[in-house]
Amino acid sequence: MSDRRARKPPYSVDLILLTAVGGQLAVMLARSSEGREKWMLPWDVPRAGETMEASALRITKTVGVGEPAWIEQAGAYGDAKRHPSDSDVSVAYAALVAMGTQSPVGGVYAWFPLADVPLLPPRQKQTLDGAITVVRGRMDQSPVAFKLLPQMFTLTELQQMYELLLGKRLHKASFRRALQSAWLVEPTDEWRSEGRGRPAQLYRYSPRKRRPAQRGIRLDLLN
Amino acid sequence: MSDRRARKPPYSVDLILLTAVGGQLAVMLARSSEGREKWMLPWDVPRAGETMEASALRITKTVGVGEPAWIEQAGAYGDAKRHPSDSDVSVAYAALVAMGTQSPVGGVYAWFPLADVPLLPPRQKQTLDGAITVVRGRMDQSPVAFKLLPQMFTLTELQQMYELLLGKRLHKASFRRALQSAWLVEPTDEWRSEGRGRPAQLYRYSPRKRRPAQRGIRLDLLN
DNA sequence: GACATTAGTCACTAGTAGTGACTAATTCGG
DNA sequence: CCGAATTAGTCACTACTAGTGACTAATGTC
Repeated sequence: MSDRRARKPPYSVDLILLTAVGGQLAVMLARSSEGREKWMLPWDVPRAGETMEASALRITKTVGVGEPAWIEQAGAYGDAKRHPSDSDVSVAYAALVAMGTQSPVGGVYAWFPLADVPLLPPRQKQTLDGAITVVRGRMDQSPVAFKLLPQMFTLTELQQMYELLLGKRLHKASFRRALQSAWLVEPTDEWRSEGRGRPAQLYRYSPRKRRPAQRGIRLDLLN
Repeated sequence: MSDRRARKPPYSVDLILLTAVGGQLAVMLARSSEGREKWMLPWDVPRAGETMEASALRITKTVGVGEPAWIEQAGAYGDAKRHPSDSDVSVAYAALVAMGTQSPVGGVYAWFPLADVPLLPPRQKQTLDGAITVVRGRMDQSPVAFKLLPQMFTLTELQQMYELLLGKRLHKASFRRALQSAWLVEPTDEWRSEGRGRPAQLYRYSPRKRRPAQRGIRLDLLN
């Protein structure tokens, strides 16, 4: 958001930076320099010779969370009325960082659970909703859930992350069976005791090359 | 592609118009006014006050195929070097029309089976590949296959369309069982005799509201 | 040491997909 | 006219996969 007073930029890049906070998806917002309690998605205009994704990554650095664990373009928006930049089109990038990541630039950037997101500039509200949809839709093809977790995690934490993203409860035994046949995780020899109850073994994400399984024709879930 | 000599436009809209021709996916290309045998994706720059999707739909009209059966944004591209327009960013729209649709503007526009696509401007090649991926990926969530078929079709035709999009053979009985439990088609009382063999009943796409089925956790197909 | 709590596994059941073979309705060649 | 070839449509059996509740294991709490 460096040269907001410069002449009309060719396009802008909006960053939808997501993490998990207290069992909720949360998005990083930036305090607007205009109104005191106005917030917006972090954004900027590209620098000369910079690719769009490079711009998005640069914004994550500005925000102070470093390299995101996952990033993907999440659409271009040009129809809604007002965007903080004066550009005709904004390219959205959705990015994920592990839960627990804090922005060092505390007064300016803050996580907002999705339920508590304040009013955003019109185009950005649409952009945010679209990015959430993209991330949720990528779950089947991309290890999205793992990118929201720290490097080592318990299977219960992983299951809760899936439940959060899917918006429904999963059965423990079914979840673990599916996980096992997908060869996605590998146990470590560390355990974590979370107060009461039996300690849980820690796992790490470690996908193995496998048969190109994919059986079934998923005509359901269409409709 | 109207004002290609005007001053630098804010962005351009590329259209990836797809159909099925002879058991192959095919894309509509436009003959370049420069070199004789140079082809490119149909594109244009937006008019004042026009939304991006409206621009894309206007391009389909220019091409002469009318309203597409399906259209969806398929990414924004800005990093590759040359695009016919001078814009910094191109927004891609993937659109489908029923097989058999011909463009009345014959000398300028033509279908190219994906295997025979000629060399395109660098950014457009990338755009095309991305759009194909988007369409294939939407199959589970959107009735993509139906949009490539005429309003009435035989179940064998529908199965062949799925086989084309999935790139693999399907078993007849399994396919029909899946189709039945998805409540997506409805039989008409018409039949079509295709030369030899028993005539096939014609069906139409007619999705019914259903239980939010979606069982299973698809952790496979990740990897 | 009994109990609550959480992790991890098992075995049974129900449902879904893969498969080949079967019947049905037509054209084609004699 | 009749039988073979061809394509549509269905069935029944098998194999696998997911849903489920109950079980064992290991810890903290009283």
